[in-house]
Amino acid sequence: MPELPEVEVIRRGLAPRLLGRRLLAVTVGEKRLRQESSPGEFREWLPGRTILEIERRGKYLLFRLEGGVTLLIHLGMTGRLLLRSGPSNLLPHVHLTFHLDGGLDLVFQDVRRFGQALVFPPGAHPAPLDQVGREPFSRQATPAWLAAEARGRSRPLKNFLMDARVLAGIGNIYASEILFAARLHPSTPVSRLSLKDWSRVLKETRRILKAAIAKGGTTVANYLNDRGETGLFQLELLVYGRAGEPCRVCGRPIARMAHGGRSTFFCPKCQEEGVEGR
DNA sequence: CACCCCACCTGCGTGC
DNA sequence: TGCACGCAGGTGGGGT
Repeated sequence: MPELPEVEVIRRGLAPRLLGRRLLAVTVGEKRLRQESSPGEFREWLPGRTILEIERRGKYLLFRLEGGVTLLIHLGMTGRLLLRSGPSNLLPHVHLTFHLDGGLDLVFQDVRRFGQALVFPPGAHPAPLDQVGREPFSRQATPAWLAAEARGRSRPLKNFLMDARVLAGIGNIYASEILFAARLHPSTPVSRLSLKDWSRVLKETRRILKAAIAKGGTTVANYLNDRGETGLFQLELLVYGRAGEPCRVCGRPIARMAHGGRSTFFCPKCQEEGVEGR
């Protein structure tokens, strides 16, 4: 469910309340996540350690603990990290509960279990991060680099934008929104984009992700932040989920098509194929 | 390699 | 009401 903005909102929500707290114990649910350390590994490496830092890489959250231990969390499609001060044993689909000092519980809830929770002992390198590309807000993400990555590639722009190994953090909702803002057709083969096009893609990516973070993320179905609140950016979506509704710019109906089995929403007029955006 | 498809899960809305 | 089907903020393994 969560893309970069939602994960970042959760990180910012958790950090002030978790930094400096000590992990006391971990409760592990019966059903396993797609990628999950064993109960033994959680119990060996987590209890007694203080949370020093919470970082984000793409859609991953990294909890840096005392003694060089790292807890890596990915929320998949329906994962939530809820910070609760009362008993949380009545919540459904809870897979991990991290008990902290001060009576706080950090609860990992995930209906579909596509999420990940992996512990890395001191010195162990979190391998999943090797698959994560550049951060959209980093200086390493430039129009020239995007153009170089796209050189000789034929895949549709939408698929390229969503490829976390290139640019990290963009998922199905924001990919449609970014391409609408950049006035580029989602099916355009990436090798056809000019440097100017890539500049616009990057600019709109940053603008939209930033706006979404400021609005607390997008809630279309499941997403809740660490306090159990929805986001507000769904009110600002211009194309996602709006098939058949009028384009906010030109009034034509928003279209929907599939890329790699995922729905793409776009305006056939504003994002006309072969037409350079402005 | 580059690219595509599908599996991995559960729940919900729709249409018959 | 009941059931089948399609679809849902992601990732990665396997096939072409």
